[in-house]
Amino acid sequence: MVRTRMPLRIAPDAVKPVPAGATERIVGSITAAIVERRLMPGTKLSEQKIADIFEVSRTLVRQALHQLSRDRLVTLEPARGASVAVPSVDEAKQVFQVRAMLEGALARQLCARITDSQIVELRAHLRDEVAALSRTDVPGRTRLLADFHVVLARMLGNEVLAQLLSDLLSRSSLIALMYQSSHSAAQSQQEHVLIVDALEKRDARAAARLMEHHIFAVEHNLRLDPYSVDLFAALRPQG
Amino acid sequence: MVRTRMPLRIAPDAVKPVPAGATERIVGSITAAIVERRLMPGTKLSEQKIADIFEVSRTLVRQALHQLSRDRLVTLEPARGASVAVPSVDEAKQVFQVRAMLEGALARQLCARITDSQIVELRAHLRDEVAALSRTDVPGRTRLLADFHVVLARMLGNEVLAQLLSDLLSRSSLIALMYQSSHSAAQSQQEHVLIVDALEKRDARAAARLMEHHIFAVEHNLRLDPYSVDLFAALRPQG
DNA sequence: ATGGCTTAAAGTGTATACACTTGTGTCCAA
DNA sequence: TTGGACACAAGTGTATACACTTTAAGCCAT
Repeated sequence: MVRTRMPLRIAPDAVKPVPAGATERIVGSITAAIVERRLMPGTKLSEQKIADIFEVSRTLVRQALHQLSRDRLVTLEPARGASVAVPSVDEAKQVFQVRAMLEGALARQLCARITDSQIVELRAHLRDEVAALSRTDVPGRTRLLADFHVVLARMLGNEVLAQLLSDLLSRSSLIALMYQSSHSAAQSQQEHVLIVDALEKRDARAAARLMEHHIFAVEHNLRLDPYSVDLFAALRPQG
Repeated sequence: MVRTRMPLRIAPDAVKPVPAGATERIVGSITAAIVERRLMPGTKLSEQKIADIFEVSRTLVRQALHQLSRDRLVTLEPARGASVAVPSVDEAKQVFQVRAMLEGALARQLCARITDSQIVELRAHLRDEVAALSRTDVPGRTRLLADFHVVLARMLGNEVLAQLLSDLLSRSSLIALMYQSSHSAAQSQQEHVLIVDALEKRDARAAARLMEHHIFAVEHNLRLDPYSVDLFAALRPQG
């Protein structure tokens, strides 16, 4: 990373913290920007512009964009470049169906092995969610509400599941943004409370049912009817 | 792809079919090689050698290796290059746990909406499996036995699920190779038959139970005890 | 004015160049 | 003979160069 050229750089170490691979940093930044809703679906992602922003060459940006396309957060069109993905209605439904399958089973299994201290941990997380709600901290609450699901996966001690779920949640965020969910954050938070209650009682059937209902509630509050879809597609090119 | 130089090439179009992106081709070839057990876990994947084989520059090979590392089929060590992944025992268990969760739910849901013609399709697939078994066509049978699961996912009409499962099955193949499964292909095939029988009867509970049992059977026939692990680790460097 | 053709600008796709890191062999000293 | 330091070879990490594609603008003919 220490290049001989690039003579005009002040305090190089301060400017380049880059703990691990520079590509990872770019992937992380763009992912965060999409999930935190600062990059709209359909936004063009020019390689050179991103390269300038991160002060790297296009090579690294390309690697990052390829990885992101594998996560389905960006779409790569041959010779046309990258843009923030515009998930179809079908894809949206499929993502939520998979989440329901995976997280329903997760809730069921978690009941059998969750510890009291983990319940305490979950209660703390729920408090954080409430705090973010009252502060109307939109990016924070989005992240916390999603993290709830990843935290559950981690409690099962299954890193593979946690990773998978993390990817699906990123896609869910993008979908929710696109199809302007009417599902209030407050409602989501309350459903989280119910799920933790069921987990505390070790009621596997209830926990699974509540989790599946929660996910379907989010899905059914999306505007997945044809009208809004065409509307969005029509508006897309202008930003 | 039409370069001005490279003057000595006979019948360029025949040599370079490359329908879609060249990177995809490399990813596909390496994935197939790993799944079909022609690349052992831990094998070093030198960028230049692969580039020579595919007659492309290191640039494209690097992209392919990065994508593969995202699929966990290859491990990328900083400044040390890429090698075929060596999944840990924990990772192996986690992959199978996720598969059981996902495919159990898949079997359950499929019962509700599978059509008679799809049952016919599955029977045909089972016949192909038997044929591959009798021909002792090892790569073919490995692929067919894995495809069975992807076919089920496709029948649910959920491409997201199919893609996810496809990735997990690739990892499963690598794991089965590493921990030398004693689960015979014939036994797997018979369990597939039982699952299709349950699907035909639209018995959701039985289908889910059989699917989960099938996956756990595969897992429990792996040699996941510490001895074989250390043994493999000890043998790894010499190929 | 409008539709189609020509041409320039911008941007992507791939290859190559070069710096840096890691591993390995060799030589010297004890 | 053995241990360690040096040097070199091999290989990775990033940047840059260049060819090709797409897009947009401009121009001419109608």
